[in-house]
Amino acid sequence: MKYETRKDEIIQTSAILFQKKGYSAVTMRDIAKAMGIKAASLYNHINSKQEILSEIIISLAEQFTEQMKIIKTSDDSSIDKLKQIVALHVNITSNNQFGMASLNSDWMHLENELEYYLKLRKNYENDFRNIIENGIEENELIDRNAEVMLFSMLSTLRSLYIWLPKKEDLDIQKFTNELSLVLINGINK
Amino acid sequence: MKYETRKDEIIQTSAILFQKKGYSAVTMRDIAKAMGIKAASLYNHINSKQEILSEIIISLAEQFTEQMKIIKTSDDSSIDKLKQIVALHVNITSNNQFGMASLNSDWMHLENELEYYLKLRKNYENDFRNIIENGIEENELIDRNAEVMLFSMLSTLRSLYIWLPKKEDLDIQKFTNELSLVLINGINK
DNA sequence: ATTTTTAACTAACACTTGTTAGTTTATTTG
DNA sequence: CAAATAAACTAACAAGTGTTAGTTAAAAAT
Repeated sequence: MKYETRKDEIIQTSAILFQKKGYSAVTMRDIAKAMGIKAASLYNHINSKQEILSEIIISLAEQFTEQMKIIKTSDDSSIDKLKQIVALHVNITSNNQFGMASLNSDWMHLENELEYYLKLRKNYENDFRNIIENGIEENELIDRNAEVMLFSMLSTLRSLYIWLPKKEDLDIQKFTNELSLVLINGINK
Repeated sequence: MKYETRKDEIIQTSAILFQKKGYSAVTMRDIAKAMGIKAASLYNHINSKQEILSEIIISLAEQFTEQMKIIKTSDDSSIDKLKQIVALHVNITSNNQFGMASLNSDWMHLENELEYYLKLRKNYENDFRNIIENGIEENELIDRNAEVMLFSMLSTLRSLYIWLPKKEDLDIQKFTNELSLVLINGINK
């Protein structure tokens, strides 16, 4: 069986549609049609359209939070921690291609859980920034604007959902290494 | 006068709203309310909601195309060309904060002009890729996966619209230099 | 074998959507 | 001053929105 529950199937089908047109442009009738049923039948499994969105986004955001906790409390070097963050993004994104699109494009349509999501995101960014700042203090990273470094890395990692699907025959491990090298060492000879 | 024409005011007001909630979630009544008039009055100045979106996106896409043509035909070094691309993105984004959000998030809602937009984007990416590949051939850039380099730089540059507004008191020139350094030389010591 | 549960259905609701038609009022032009 | 234009208005449209109520048929549990 491809899906654990019917609810799960609705959520994953919705993620595919949300990724194409965005949350607001996808109707309950669109979702139902993609599953071969009528819109009203969806409500046997979910309570609202909003619930679908929050199931997609919050579960992903919590995965990032959980893994970041492990990375930041390890005693690896700052560079190793950054490499682990790259791997974290590549892994989650390659396993949740469509959901990551929703997380990046539709988070502002969260209602009840918007504040919670923003808290998770802010904490994640703060942890990321701390790792960079520690790397600078300990002379592992070049002494430049930490904010610009954070912005550059995080922008690239958050865009993975756009690029990963285009590389169907991709060796994830290899890609992670290549990306880490470019992000950390740049492209200059 | 802040706006050249009333149509221009509608477009810029819409861009602000699109950036917050996305094209689909913004109604003509929202736009009208933001301007202090009724929705029907908008149609004295524009032909459709769709026209607003395409005015925002296509004009920006054409600016990028135009400038890229100048950069790619110059005989500067590859690294200099890349720095000029960084400056191009920073400049256009800082002057069109809200429009750039639409370009990045709502391009898929273009109807008549979708194909044209995709053509411009594809050409731009190809030009960008050629500059990187030339830089590798001419030993200016490190001999690594050009696609990963392109992805990394372009992702960061396309995300500028998210980050620039957060730095209100920003020296654009300085920021451009900092960003170029990080993108080209990395963060490793 | 009977009851309960699951998961689909039809029909309809109240509201919102982009847009059009027709009208009014103030400003600009001849 | 008269005529034309610009730009707002009210009212309404047909279609689409998320969701609810009530029903039905098959599968699972007792």
